[in-house]
Amino acid sequence: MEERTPRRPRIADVAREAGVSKTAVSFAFNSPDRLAPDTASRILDVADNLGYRPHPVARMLTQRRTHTIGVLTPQALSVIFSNPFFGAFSEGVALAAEQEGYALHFISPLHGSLARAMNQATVDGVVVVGLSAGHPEVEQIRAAGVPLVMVDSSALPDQPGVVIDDEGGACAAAEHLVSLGHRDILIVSVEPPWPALELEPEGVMGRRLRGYRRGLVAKGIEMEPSSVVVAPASIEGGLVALHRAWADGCRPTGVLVMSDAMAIGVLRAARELGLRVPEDLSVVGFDDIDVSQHVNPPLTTVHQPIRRKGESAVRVLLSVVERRDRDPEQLRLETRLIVRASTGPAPRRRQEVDRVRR
Amino acid sequence: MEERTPRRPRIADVAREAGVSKTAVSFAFNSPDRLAPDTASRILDVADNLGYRPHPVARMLTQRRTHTIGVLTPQALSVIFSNPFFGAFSEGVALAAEQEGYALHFISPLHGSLARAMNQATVDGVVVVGLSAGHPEVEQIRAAGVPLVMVDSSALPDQPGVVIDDEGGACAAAEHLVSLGHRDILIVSVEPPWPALELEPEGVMGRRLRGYRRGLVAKGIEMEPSSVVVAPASIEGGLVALHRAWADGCRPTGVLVMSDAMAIGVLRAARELGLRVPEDLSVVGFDDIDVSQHVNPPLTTVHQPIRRKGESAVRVLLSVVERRDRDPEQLRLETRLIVRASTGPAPRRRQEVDRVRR
DNA sequence: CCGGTTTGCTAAACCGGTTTTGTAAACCGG
DNA sequence: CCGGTTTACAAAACCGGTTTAGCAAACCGG
Repeated sequence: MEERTPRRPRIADVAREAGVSKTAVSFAFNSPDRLAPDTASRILDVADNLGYRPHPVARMLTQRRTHTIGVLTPQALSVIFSNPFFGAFSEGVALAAEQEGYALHFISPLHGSLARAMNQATVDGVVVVGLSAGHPEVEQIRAAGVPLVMVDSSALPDQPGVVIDDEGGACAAAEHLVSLGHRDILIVSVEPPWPALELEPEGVMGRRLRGYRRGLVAKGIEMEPSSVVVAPASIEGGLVALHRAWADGCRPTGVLVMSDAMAIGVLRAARELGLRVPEDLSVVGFDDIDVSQHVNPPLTTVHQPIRRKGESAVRVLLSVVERRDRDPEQLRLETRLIVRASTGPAPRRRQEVDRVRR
Repeated sequence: MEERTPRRPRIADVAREAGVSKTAVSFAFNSPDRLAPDTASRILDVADNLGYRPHPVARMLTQRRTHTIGVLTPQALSVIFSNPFFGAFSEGVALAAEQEGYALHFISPLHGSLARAMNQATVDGVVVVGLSAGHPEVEQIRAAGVPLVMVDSSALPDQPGVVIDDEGGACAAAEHLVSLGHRDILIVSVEPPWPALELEPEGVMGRRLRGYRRGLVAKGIEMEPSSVVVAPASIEGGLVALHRAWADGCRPTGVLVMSDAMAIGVLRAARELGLRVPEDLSVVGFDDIDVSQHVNPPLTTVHQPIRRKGESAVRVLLSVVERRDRDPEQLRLETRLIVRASTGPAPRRRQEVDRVRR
């Protein structure tokens, strides 16, 4: 009973105990049909009551497969996970990964360095989200020979990727407001995570902004720089965005918000300002996250298939990981406007006031 | 330029190219001070333009450390990630993990088997959430010698764990309603993920139920089995729960809901039934997730420090992983009732009606 | 100038498996 | 009964690193 150092049993221990070679033990686990049936079961028995299980790392090393896919984000996970959008996306990723028998590994900057984090990540492939194709880290991953799929980034033509029709959705949102008679429209955009990324016309927010502009201009409304405010992509962010705009004298009748989380904050701010939605203020979100249909009033928003986006990303990735790759696939999913109760006809009074102000 | 099979460069390639031994290359990366400065930098240069980076799996094998911690849940990740509670929890986990230099690996049943998933997970330790201590899988992990910390489970005394004061919080919630004059109270509980778990008095929901009962009984109100309904732990779940209870003739003036997500569904259902909150119906949630303060009306709920729970779990885990372990730590975090606008005095009329009904 | 320590690097063992190659015995058709 | 195939397992090489033991040259105090 005096067991010193209960070291993890190794394959050699099982082999010795069962009176066979390491090879036989390996076979017993991986291809039992190459052994006589009773030998195989005897080995498995011995292994079992020795408490042996093959060391996963050693196994990875020889098989050159980890059966794990990575999800890489430039932001800290501690900010990412609170984002309902990311939750839904991960859900899709997880669904596909589970079906294909892969585990999930989240990769975020380690001590500030994405490269360092990537270097100790043991994955067969990476889903890159929230990073532009030209980013140096992305290039480095490619160079390291790790298969990757870019999400929400207009990737290089030879790179697999999954995007949605941001511009079309945003355009529909803008047209919706205008057709309800709104003329004074505030746009609430997402503050880039790093100041450096400020002007990235190819990014998600850039595409959405272009869509808004197209929708407005088509109806003869000019989009002025002063009518675009930015804030963090959170409920709080939306809350302060509207308050700040209001304090700056901005008096919109409609708000186009680039994410539902922020839109919920805008809804809240409107309540705090004594504005009724949609009678005094119409609000349109973007993403169609789960809560959006349950807030009060239910949020008009641009739906995008978030879960499906995650799922598709994994499938595209695995098709190249498992060498089933024909050419790198480039998926583009649709968006569509969902009209709920947070938008309505522009208030008459406000329009008159504005006319007077001019 | 004709590069056949651009095989990943190995340490031996670098060694040959630089005219040194493998050992030297290893030193250059891991303990440069053991080499002459110029030798080290020369080796690093060669490595760099060969595009060499140490193979993370091989490195794990020798160092017997993966610098990864696992988060293990019995449910599929594809259902877990949509849960705002889990999002916030993961946020805490991620925060601590990032600070300590660990990556995150999510472990969920692979092809239906948690054990299988666990077997190919390369982690230094596991945060177990949503599983009771007696669960066979947990025992198996322990047997495999992988350090673990149990969250939300009254663990065995020699196991590290993090719990919150579910019972106290629930009790406070119940007392709150009663002190507002409510006598007809509906309890909405979480449907156990597997039917088998039905009666687990030691589970989270069991503890909360005990708390509710204690709070009610203290004020002389008996909790009847018929006043407890169960549904999935989601917005949808809460929505159908109230509708169903209503259809069954249940006419509460107050609802105690075991999760905020469900409470949001209950709020929605109330609106659909034409009930004003809190004038006709008071609703109390549990968890205090982020959106709860932003819904309309802001939700009265039992706050628990979700992020801190995740953080603490990781710290406790790492203290045993890194052998800084004194005795296994057992943390217990506090809860507290947050009164917002979804609760108010019990309606007079309802009470009278009820009196008549009896 | 000499014995002992330090410096700078290498050869070999090792981490814990899988896979390739090899081989004795059993089987088998003619 | 004999040469060739199949069966059942073993020996050794390998995956790609790290770590230990060791060794020659440089250094160093007396």
